[in-house]
Amino acid sequence: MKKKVVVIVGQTSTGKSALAIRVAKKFGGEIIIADSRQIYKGLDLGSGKTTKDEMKGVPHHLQDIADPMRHFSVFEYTKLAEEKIEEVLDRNKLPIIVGGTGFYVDALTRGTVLPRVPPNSQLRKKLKKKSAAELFAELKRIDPARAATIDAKNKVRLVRAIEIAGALGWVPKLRMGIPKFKFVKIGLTFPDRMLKKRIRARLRQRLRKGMAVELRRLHEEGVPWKRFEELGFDQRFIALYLQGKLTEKEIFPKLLQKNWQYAKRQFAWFKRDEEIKWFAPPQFPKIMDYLHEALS
RNA sequence: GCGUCGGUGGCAGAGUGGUCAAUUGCAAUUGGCUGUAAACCAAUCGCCUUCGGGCUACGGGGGUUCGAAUCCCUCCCGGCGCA
Repeated sequence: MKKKVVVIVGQTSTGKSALAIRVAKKFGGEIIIADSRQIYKGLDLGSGKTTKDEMKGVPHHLQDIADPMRHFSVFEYTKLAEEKIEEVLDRNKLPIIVGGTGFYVDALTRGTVLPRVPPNSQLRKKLKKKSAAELFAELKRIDPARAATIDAKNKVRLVRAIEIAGALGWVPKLRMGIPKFKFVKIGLTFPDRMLKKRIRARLRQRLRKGMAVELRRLHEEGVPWKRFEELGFDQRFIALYLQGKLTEKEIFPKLLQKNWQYAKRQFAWFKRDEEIKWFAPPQFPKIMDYLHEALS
């Protein structure tokens, strides 16, 4: 029988981390982060990381594992996460995957087999200059099968497809492998009104705690402003503020808007996964009952 | 008060007699997603519709014209200059 792994997903500000810690306490678990920003060192308030204090002694894995200057990828993530799951299971503990990055969660829990082709920055730079139509034509030439299903207007995807095709000769069909574990997925969400309120409160708190100070320090340590644009919407707009391109008055509404847009995109992603058992609003006792049942 | 520039869809901002329900960007809504995923892409975005079309709209009112967001008059509002 496959070992069970709990997965907690949901939008930003729904209380995933806090829930995970309580679940870990109750079932003897360890937490494995599934968040494309929290993997970066130094991006604490910026990515809404759980603090050492809040962790209450529960081990958290895959947090702070990458330098903010380098690009992390899903491929690396799935590899590391699987290793961690095994490790935790070996310790006879319950692995709890927690995060809001749907792509990471899916890649991990659906056993997606991703082609092993690392990014080729030189090639990307070259391809970036071409138009979507040109890129599409090029892909069609090297791999008509992939061209048939790809979004012909999405340059990012086209570049990656060409990159893979260039290395392997073609783009392997995405295979949904058989997951190695039995994932028990739960999703946290709130009605729009409530979620907006929570996002606002959380954002306020993060700003008050010094999200901008944190980013200024990161910049002083050598992270160029340009890189902030890639590190996420909060960091992008705060960087603009730190450079004087956005006033203090403009920043909050802008961040609020971006966070809300993000929350919606997150839900759009997660709701397609029929394995997720949703809790809206998330009520601790109900979730615990559900987990007791699912894990026994 | 005189002069001058301007008032366009949620916002910014094009258009300056017909092809304009009105370019574009943002926002909003929905959908997608094969190693950047907090990224990236797409559709919709005045009202009604039997999807043919119909109706109301570019500050208010009036006029010119076959036809006006676009020209003229007048009123209201804002910026700037002079008093």
